[in-house]
Amino acid sequence: MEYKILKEDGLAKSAEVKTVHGTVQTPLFMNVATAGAIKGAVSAEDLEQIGTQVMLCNTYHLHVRPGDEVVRDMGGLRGFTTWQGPTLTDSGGFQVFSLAGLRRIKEEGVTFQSHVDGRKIFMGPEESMRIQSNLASTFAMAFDECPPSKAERPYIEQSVDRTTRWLARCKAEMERLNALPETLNPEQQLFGINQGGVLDDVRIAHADTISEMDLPGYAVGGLAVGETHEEMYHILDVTVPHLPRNKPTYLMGVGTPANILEAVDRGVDFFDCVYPSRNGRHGHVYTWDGRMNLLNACYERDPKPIDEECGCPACRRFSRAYIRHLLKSGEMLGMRLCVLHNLWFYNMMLHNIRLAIHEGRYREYKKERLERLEEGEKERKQQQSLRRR
RNA sequence: GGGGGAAUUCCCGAGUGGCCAAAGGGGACAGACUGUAAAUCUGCUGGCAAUGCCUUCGGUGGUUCGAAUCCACCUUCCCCCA
Repeated sequence: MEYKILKEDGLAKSAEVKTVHGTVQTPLFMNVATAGAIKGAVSAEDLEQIGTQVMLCNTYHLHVRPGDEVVRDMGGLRGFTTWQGPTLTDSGGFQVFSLAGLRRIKEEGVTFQSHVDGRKIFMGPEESMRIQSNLASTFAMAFDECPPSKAERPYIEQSVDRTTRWLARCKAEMERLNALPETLNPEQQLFGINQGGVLDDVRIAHADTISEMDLPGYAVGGLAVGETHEEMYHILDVTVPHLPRNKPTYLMGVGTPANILEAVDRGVDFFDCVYPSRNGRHGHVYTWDGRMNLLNACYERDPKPIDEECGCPACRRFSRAYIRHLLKSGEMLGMRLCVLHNLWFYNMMLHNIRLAIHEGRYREYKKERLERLEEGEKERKQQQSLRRR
């Protein structure tokens, strides 16, 4: 992998990332395909149409079903899903957080109760690396613990230390796997993950420690899990400068358009989030004038496309009224169109962010976009309160 | 023509004397969702000057301190026999 910064504008950076699966430009938004597909009936072919650069899949979910060995035998994620571009696999670390009721954490690793059939699954750093090696993604994530941001300091400190020890084990195992002759992608790149809740000193110390481990990329994890936006931006302010600038900087699981605009300005250049797909499935669509709930009665006879500035497959052809009808009737097409629109919007947003950085006007661009978003949100809130009367 | 049954709030449907503005479901309306246990979940659904009052359970009249619930008649619908 080769990571080359093409342009810097303040702390914002735009880089070119050459991988064995193709070259991508940052800042970029990875489209989340947890179980090997974007939920909402979106295929690899669709991703090619909507400007996707990286597809993100999940280690835990693919391990549970269909099994990572099935994916390996089908040629890894590329062979299985037919998506030929770069892929990133999340390690299962987030499931340590989201499946809290179904797991037990120990030094060795985590025991999950499968959410599919209830059987016991053990996953530690080595298991996660082996699974990701079978999935043969371009980028593999370290197996970490993602604690709730409101956890107490002693717990966070203990958890972060364990995440550091796990990272060393991940690195060793990844090196071992990449050297095996049967490995599908011997160039698999391991990214470390910074943790520490909203505690500045823990975040910084951890960032310094993992930076010394000389990994190909670094992520900030454990954010957008309950803390305020201000807290999140603050953590980025203090943490990102302690991660190598000449490597990918990935803010995991974030976020809203405003979150991304702010994080880019703090040096982040990889993103992913379930918002565009999940909200799309639930009928919420993104525009620069704020988010719109197409299920609302006010769109019943609205002949306009979702977004008049948009060139996505939904906006090129269909009215809000029609898509609303599809959603109301439970037609799969309604969801699909909304998801396609949202992913297009996100991919296009990141495209425009790159453009603004290259033209050295990122700050103005961000300000203008945030103001427009805020105005749109204000209007939406007003309409909401009007509707309630 | 004879016999039997049913009518409930937007819809279906529970309720057979007070705890009933009335279960449950559907629909409608609205909200939530940030490395996806999420095509999910939550709220709301007679009116109002609203810790209370008013109108509502096919219609009219009655019994009772009190009726969606009991009685009489009427209307409409369904079923069986001819």
